[in-house]
Amino acid sequence: MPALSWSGWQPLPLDPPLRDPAIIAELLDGGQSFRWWRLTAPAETWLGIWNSRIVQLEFSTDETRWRTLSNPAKTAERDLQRYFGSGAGEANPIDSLPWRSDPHLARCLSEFPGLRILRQPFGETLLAFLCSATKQIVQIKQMLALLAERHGAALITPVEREALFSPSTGLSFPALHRLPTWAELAQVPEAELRACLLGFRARYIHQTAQFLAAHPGWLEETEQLPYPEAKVRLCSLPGVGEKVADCVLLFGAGRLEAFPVDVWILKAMTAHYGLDDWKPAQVAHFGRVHFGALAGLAQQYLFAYERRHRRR
DNA sequence: TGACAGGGGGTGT
DNA sequence: ACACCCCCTGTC
Repeated sequence: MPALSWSGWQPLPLDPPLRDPAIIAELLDGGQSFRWWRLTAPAETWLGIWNSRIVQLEFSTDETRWRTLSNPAKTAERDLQRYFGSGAGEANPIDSLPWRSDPHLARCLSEFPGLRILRQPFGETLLAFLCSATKQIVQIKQMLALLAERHGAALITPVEREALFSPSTGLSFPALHRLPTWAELAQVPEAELRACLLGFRARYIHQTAQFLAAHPGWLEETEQLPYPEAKVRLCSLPGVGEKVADCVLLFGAGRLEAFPVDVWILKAMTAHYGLDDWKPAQVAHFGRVHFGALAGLAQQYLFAYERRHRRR
C-alpha cells in the first residue's frame, strides 16, 4: 500500500469562473454542503470531503485549481466535474431562468456570479439535512464532523496527516474521515448519535437508518425516480418533511426543479414578490411555477441575496 | 472573563 | 399551536 500523497494541481474549468471569496464561501459553506473548510495557511484554499474523496481547491485570479488526496486519483477529475455541475462547454443554465422579466432575480444573479448547485452524494445529503432542522450552518457542520470522526471510516492515518498537513494550517481542522454510510449508521445506538450533538434529530436518523437497513436498494431507487415520486418517498422517512426532501433532491440528486422553502426564502418572497402571509407550501408552488424547471437554482440565488442583505 | 438568555435554514402531534 | 434538544452567539 503506497503512502498517500497529493496529486498534482489541475485546472477546474468553471463557467462563469469563481473568484470572489465571498461567493466561493457562499457556494461551499452557505448551506448546500457542510463538509468544506477554509484553510488560511500557507495559502487560502478550501478542503472538502465527500464519499472517500478529499479535495483541495485553490481559487487564484486566473483559474481554479484542484488536487486530491484520495487513492486512487484516477476518477478524481470526473468526480469533480460531477460535483460542481455541468462542465465547461455546456450552456449556462442561468439563461434558462426568467431574469428578463424578473428584476429582483436579475439583481441576485448579477450579485453572485458563479454560484451554482452542487451535486453531492444522495445518502450523505439525506444525512446532512436530517441534521439541519432549526440548526445553523456551524452547528450542522459540527454534528457531521462528530458523526464522521466517531462512526465513519478514517481516510488518512495520523502519520500521513502529520506529513501532509504540517507544520499547520492554522485552523480548527476536521477529522479526515468519511461520513458513516446508512448501513453503518444502522449499527449505532441512538444514545451514541445523541452524543454527536444531534439532540432530537438522533431519533430521526436512527429510525431512518433502521428503515433503510430493512429496505435494501430503497435509497438508490428513490434517487432515480422522477421528482414528484422521489419527494413523496423521502417524505415518508421520519424527520423528513417537504423542506428537507427538497434540499436532498436539489443538492443530492440534481433535481433543479426542487424549491426548498425555509424561513429565508419565506422572507425573500414576502419582501420582493409580495407574497404576504403565504404558507410554505403555497410559496413552493409559486416558486416552481414562476421560476420553472430550474426553480431550485433561482432559490439558491435568492437565498444568497437574502443572507447578505438582511443579516438575520 | 464568565454567566445567561434568546433563538435557530423543521418535523410530528 | 407547541414540544422536541441543546449549542452558538451576542450581551451584560
